[in-house]
Amino acid sequence: MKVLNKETDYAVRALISLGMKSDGWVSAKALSDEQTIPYQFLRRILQELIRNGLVESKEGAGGGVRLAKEPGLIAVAEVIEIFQGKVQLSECMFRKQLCSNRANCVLRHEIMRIEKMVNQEFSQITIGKLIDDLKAVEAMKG
Amino acid sequence: MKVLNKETDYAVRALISLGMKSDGWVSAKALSDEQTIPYQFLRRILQELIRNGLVESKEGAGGGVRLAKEPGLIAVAEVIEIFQGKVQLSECMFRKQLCSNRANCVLRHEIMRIEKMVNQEFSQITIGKLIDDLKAVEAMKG
DNA sequence: AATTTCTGATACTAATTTAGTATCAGTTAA
DNA sequence: TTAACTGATACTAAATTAGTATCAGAAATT
Ligand code: FES
Ligand code: FES
Repeated sequence: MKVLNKETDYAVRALISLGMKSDGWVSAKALSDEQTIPYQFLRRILQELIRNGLVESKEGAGGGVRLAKEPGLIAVAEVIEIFQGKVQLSECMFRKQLCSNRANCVLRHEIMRIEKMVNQEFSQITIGKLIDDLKAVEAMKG
Repeated sequence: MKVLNKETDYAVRALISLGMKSDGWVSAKALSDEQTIPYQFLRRILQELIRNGLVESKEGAGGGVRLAKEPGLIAVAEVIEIFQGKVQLSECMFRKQLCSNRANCVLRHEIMRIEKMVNQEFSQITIGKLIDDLKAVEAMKG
């Protein structure tokens, strides 16, 4: 049971990398090389991040992308939602014969509670936090 | 982002149905009809549940399956693990260039915390609990 | 004994999703 | 005017998930 798919994974990595460079525009090519993410795949991911306002871009030579917000304001939960949608169970587990009615189903509520917890946790993990943690680890390593 | 796949979903439904019948053996055919789960698919799922000791079976005419444990002792977490494996992120998010070393990575720990939380929650939801909730809802409906 | 109703084991196909590729048009800087 | 870039979008390949099929053997029924 994999929580993050490749798009989310690559997106987070790209965002971290961008967050660590405060200077100017970074081309998709450069990012792709640095993070060893397939170029065309990364392009599509970046375009999606741009559409969702996490990243901004500049066209033409010397152009590229950069974060559109402070790293501390970009939550991993947002990224997950962009590429994988909201967390949900499969279909209603007790449809047909067993399931009474969705609206006031106790089970469903219980499970949505878990969903909320997970989302809340992932909302607290921001790109900024990840960068800080990363730097801390690197410092420790010497 | 779907949490449960069809196997887990069907498995849980089958377990609930079995848990609600305390009498004798239920054939895969009967279960399949009752829950509208594709017969062959359900067979495979039941076999897996049997291998994992959640269900026991009796061969031959008049045979079938039944729960091997009290419904209250079967956690949804177990079922998830059987059919979808342990909850995990994709690969290490910061391998190669960014990731220093897995062993003492702060981020990884944080994320494993979430994983544990989810598992813990799903461990508390047992088939027995689901049956109780279901019955409560049905009673309310009148 | 023969037949029917069941599970055990396992191989297979189809559908869907995820991952990755390719292409062309347009923009900016040099 | 050319090279280095993004925007948009269509496409293919690989992997996973969902579902099907088959055959052997066990117990109850006749
Ligand atoms: S599972 Fe369907 S409403 Fe509860
Ligand atoms: S993400 Fe790789 S060890 Fe932290």
